[in-house]
Amino acid sequence: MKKELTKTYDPASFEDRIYASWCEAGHFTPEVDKTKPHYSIVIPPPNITGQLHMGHALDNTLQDILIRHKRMQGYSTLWLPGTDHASIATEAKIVEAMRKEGITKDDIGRDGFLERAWDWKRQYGGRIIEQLKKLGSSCDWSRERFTLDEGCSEAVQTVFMKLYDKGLIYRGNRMVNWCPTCMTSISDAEVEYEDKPGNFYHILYPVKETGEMLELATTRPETMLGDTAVAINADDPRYAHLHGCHVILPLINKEIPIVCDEHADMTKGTGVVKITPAHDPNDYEVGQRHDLPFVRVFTYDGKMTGADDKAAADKLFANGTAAVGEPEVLDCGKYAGMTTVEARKAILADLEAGGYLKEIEPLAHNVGTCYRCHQVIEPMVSKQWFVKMEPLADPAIDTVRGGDIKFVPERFEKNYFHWMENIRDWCISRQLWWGHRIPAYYCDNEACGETVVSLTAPCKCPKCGANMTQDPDTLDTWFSSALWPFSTMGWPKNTEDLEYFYPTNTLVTGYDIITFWVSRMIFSALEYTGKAPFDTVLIHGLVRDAQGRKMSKSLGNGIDPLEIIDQYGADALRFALATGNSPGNDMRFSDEKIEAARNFANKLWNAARFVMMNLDIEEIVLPDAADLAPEDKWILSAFNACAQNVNYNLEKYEIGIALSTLYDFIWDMYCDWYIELTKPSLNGSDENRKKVAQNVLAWVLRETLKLLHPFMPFITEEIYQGLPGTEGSIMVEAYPAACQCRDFAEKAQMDKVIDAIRAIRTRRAEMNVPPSRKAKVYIVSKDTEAFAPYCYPFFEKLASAAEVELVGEYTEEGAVQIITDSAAIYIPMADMVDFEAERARLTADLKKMEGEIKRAEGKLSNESFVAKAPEAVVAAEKEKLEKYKAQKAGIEEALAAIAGK
RNA sequence: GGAAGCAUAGCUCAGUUGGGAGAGCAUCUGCCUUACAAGCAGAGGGUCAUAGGUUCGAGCCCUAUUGUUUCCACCA
Repeated sequence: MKKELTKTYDPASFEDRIYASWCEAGHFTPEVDKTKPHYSIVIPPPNITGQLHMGHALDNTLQDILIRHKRMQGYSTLWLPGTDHASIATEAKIVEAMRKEGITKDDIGRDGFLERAWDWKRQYGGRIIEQLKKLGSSCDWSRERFTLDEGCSEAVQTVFMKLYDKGLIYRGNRMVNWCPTCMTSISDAEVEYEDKPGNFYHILYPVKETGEMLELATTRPETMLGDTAVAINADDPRYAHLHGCHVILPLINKEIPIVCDEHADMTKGTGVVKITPAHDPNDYEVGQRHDLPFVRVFTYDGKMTGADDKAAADKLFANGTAAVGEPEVLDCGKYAGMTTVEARKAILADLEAGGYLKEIEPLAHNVGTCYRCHQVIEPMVSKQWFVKMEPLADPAIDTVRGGDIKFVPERFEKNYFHWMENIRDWCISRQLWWGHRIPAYYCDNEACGETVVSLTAPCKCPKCGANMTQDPDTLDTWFSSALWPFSTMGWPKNTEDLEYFYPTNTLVTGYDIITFWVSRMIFSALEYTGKAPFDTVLIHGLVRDAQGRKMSKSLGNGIDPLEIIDQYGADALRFALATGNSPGNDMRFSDEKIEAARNFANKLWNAARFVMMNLDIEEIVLPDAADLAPEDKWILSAFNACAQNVNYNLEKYEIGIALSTLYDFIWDMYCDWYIELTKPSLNGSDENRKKVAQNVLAWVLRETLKLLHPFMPFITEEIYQGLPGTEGSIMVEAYPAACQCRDFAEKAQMDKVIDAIRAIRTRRAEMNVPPSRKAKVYIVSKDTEAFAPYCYPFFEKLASAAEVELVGEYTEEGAVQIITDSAAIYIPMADMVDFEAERARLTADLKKMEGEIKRAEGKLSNESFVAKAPEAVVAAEKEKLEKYKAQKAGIEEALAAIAGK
């Protein structure tokens, strides 16, 4: 005996239990069976520092829907989970925790720090995984990976070596984005630009040769100590006389040249621009073009450089080990040690005192900030490792252009192309400890300067025999994420998984990390595996709050998915996120949405409860067509259409449409109509009919649960297991497909009956007749099959009919008249009839009908319409015209009947 | 500066290849009709941003305009 369902839908009472049962049964772990088609997804690995947020919830709901659908379709299905070590974020967290204890990184050293980091990972790294499980994610946990685990590390080191050998990785002094707070370089992609109010400071630099004051404008006066030139445009007539002259840098009285460079824009400011090659990307390029000295004036923690800094750098130059492009360092004297903010104030004050500050003009400008800590980044020349991108980008562009990878929706391809086509070299070294350490070793003998890149530490320098020291830096987190689709499958080893599940099929992610991650996976996969890492990139939008704002910590408007799950259940959350969501579009999350989702779950729950209460069968068997009643055929046909629609839309990644189709079918068709239509049978005395109805009810419910399972896995499983004859889990049942055998012509008959019932209800409601007041219903229709006696109970049950009779014609006076396409209906309720109102209504209807007829006739008499429109459209139009004519005749008859009343 | 998205009922949003505009919520009316009031039955409510164009036919395709959001680049 199957257990009964509880009286109300209470997801908390079964979700965890069901999830555990799936794990126990091993349904998440696929068979590696080469005779079967495979379908695989790798999870976008959440950061170990992270807590599940709505973005994860959406991303993983979508993946789980796709995975469960394919699994039920018989694919060997792998959803490979894991987490990302998130170097900057994690390191910042641990440093912060240490700070509270009064410890710094230097206090405990690299090994001590890493020990702490791994401890932290062991303690908190699994948290988000547990949260993903609450959501119902059917990941294969036996294959869970971590971007910093042994296998991933091997992949990372291997890739680094290969690229180095190919000359695609190089080390050099370049302009990088430096975050003084995180104390590391970051890549261009990691810089976020924010509009911030600022000032345009107009400063006067005296010209040595002419004595005149040259006015220039800058937003960052504190960099002026590092100026090594000022630039003017060669074509600028205002300054033609200054070609070849010099200016004296105020405050430090340093002579620097005036150079002509295209970077100086005649239309901006005064047309004169100061050049600080070590602290501005554009100036860097000007500096290279004119071979200017690079003078660094900021320390790596965002202060003005001093005597010690200068001494350290000078030593490199003195013994000849300074690399090409290495910046000199300035002793900023009285400004040394000041933060850049303090220095700006002090320098401005001194400029003003010296008469060099002409004007301060307010100016809003975009400032680069660190995407992790949101502090202003400092452009800085520094020695870093880079990936040479151009040779890698070309195949990555071709593979998308050639259609081997397609984005859904397609428009994001433009984004991708734009980024790839304008790509710059990727700065991959980070001055952090938590991450993949760069496998490069430098000879301790400064005069030798040998660099070795190797998987294992070389004992001695191969060139001079001295000891070697490993590069202290680690790699950008995204460098390891870029390898995720194949490093997780065992690459560089040629494993069974790699052979079978790679390349993966669908990658599901938000549009915000296409550049960070998706594009890097594509070029990495092509370079190392020779294959595109996936065939489809499904892009979703952001989950915003009810007002449409981005959810953020600072706004405090984040909604915690775990609280939602506690309150409404994981299925409701999944429904709320998936329904009406179309690819690439942002969505809002609100109380209303989650309540509607929960209500739907409750509706389904109660429908199932009703069905089960009425079942006395041991097994669900779909009866032969000959035994089916019209309403059975009607619901089976509707189910068929629904199944077809759901499959079609899932294949197209239109998950929102697929789900709302199911919603409509379940609520409107199954609950509001079919269940109601079966009640007379279930309560009737015809045992055969009762059995048929029970079986159809249960069969459609069971198959609908299967259709819905990928979207709402828990409730469907719970109900499924309560149905007679079910064994095992719904998640490994076959996904229903449409079948012609269930498409019955008789559904049209039922539609006529339903139309008639609706029309009666509407009329009664308009006249405010309570359902308790029953009345006899006379039907006049040529369609004796549709309105045969079998349907009378439907009118009694659903249209408050006391009795129903199909008559040839109805001539009694004082009846309410209702005209549908296929029938004229008369309800003798003389006391309810207001003839004036009745006439007005019928006249209005008549007018409307005449209008419709005119429209249809007009269309059909349009020769080009008939000639050019598809046949089906023309036929449909003709059919409509016939219907309208029939209805018009009915209305005229009705009007005649009450004429003179 | 370059590119893209969005603009549809009071609100939030769907709307498949072009063939008479839909849902949820909200509002109004009537119902505790034995699965469900987290419900049932009805009703009202839209010049599909504006202006052109293509087409027999446009919410959908094209062009321009307006509003709005986002991405990329630059901003000395």
